[in-house]
Amino acid sequence: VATVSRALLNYPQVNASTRARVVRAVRTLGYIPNRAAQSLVVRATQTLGLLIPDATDPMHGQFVAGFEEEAAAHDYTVFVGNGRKRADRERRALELFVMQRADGVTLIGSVLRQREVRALLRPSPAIFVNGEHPGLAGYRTDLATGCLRADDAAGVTAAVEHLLAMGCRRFAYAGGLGTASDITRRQAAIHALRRAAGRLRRLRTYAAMPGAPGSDAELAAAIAADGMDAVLCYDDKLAVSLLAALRARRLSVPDQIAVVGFDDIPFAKLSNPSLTTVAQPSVEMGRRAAAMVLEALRMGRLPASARLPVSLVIRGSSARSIPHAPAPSRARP
Amino acid sequence: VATVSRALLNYPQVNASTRARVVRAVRTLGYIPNRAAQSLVVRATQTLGLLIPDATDPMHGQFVAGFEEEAAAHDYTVFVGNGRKRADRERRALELFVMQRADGVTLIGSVLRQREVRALLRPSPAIFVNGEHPGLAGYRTDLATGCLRADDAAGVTAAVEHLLAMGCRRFAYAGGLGTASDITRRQAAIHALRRAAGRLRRLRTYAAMPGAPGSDAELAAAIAADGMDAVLCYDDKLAVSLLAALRARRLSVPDQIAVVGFDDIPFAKLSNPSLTTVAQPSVEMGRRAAAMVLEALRMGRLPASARLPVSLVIRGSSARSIPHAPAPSRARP
DNA sequence: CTGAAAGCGCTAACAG
DNA sequence: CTGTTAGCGCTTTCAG
Repeated sequence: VATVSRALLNYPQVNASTRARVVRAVRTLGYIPNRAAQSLVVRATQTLGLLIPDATDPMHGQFVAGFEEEAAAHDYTVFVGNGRKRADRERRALELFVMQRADGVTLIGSVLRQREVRALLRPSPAIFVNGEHPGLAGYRTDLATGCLRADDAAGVTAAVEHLLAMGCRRFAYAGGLGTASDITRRQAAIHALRRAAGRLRRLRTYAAMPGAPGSDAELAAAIAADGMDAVLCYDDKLAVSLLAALRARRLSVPDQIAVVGFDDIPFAKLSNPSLTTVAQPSVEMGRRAAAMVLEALRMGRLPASARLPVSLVIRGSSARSIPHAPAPSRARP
Repeated sequence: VATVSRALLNYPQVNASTRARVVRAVRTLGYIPNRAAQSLVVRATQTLGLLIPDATDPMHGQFVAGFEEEAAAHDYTVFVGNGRKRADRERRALELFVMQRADGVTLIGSVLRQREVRALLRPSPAIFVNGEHPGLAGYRTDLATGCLRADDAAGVTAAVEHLLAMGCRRFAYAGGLGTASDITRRQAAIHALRRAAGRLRRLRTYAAMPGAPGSDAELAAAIAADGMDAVLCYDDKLAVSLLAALRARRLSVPDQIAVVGFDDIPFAKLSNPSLTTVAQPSVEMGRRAAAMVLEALRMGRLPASARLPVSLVIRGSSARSIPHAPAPSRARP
């Protein structure tokens, strides 16, 4: 049995002919090693835990795809847990990961406190992607290691500058979930408006309740009633719903009102009008996050936190005939 | 140690005060049992494997959400593997599941042969959801147990009848991946046209290459050139892309051409025009699939195969002013 | 009711 | 190079 183990693990010290016999026997018997037993002795399970807030969201689907790909390439299997943005569900999922002794875990959009999670998971590494605990607003308080972020503020700034260049003057922000990225995006918009155009530019905030029936219609009505001519949406899902609601009110986008989303989900370029948005490299972030856990496992310590660049993708929902200046940097046609 | 085990597993034969002491100690020590060790002795891992073809697809995201929810409710953790519609990747993912000794596995949209999978996974139960092995076309060859299907043919039939009632006469089918559901949907359309309108009605098939750049534009061009007035799409993703491509050609939907999709992904109702489609209860199917594996585990044998009803959701992409008859059953406004 | 002992399937240290 | 032995963390007899 020890020889079989060594042969299968490609230890050099097995005779070639012995190894051949082992391989043959394994094949005819259809033997597949039991990882639970292996893990008991090597103290590693070759599994990674991945906690997502909502499997239904296209952005997370892409993230999962990238993550799973990278993990599988290194022979790791991935557990997924759906946290549904609720602290109790997230904790429960993490506990399951611990019971399974996942070698490392990655949390995307988690609402939990990072220190709490690290303590719970210790000594396994925890990687945070776009952490959403409200205390993280502004992203200054992300831990120094093991955190991955899209640079939301830069994206929003680019979006605001673009909209200003397009001649927009009355800015709305639709969001209000109160999560870190919601707060951060809104703040970034406020700062960008101040910087660009003095204190006169106000940003009016509208609360969106995703999923609530009729809420998009109300949102569109309020924005229209207030005479806004640009709306920055928390994410593409919201932006696309808003597009539909504005259409229902016969408000023309982008002529009467420009709409910008966030994420660049696959559907963004297919909507009508196509959606201007801040693109996050979701698949790439998934791959990168998996790579970070694996690195932590290999090195025995967490890699430094990183902030990934985003890019403004200008499309039909904001592209009116240009009044003064051309659109700013980083845009694809 | 034995007593602790018994206390934690709620064996009746432990003294209440002893149990209390155990619980207290467990809490202060932060002890969490090791499932790998448990599974070694109880020969069950409390894990389920889930193989999906593409984590990026909204329909699969919804399925995963339902599946994970049901599994978590029964204290099972789920492994996901991304098969990318390639037999070799699927086999690799299944092998990982076997190594982890997942108690049961579910395959959605798998291109593998069901018997091969069952053999590979034996004795663990395998549940097939919308199996896509080409030999499954028509769905007559699904195994008698452990298969779950949406009733694609019924959905397509309803769609065709609806389009005929709307006055459409020149039908196109866009698809051609060659998978079971692709073939089945196309065949169902052909039969529905024959039955409804004699042999004169032809269904013209167009090959769509999802993801290939420019392919949607070519598809739209071909359909337009042939003067089609209705197109049944393999799925919503394709339908929504086609909508964008038709728009780019300034073809008006639904006036010049009606478009119908399949799945009812969340964006179907948000597209412009909103998309008429055959709705699959994706989340529910995920829950149901998980319930089927769990039942198989409980009963020791596979539950009977089932076919779930679908419903035609009529929306803007097919709703021209009605020429003769009102739209058929099962529609939402 | 509780402790001691065996053993789940495997890897690693140790002889030979 | 290969077999023997111990032991990973747990559950389940088996005694007491």
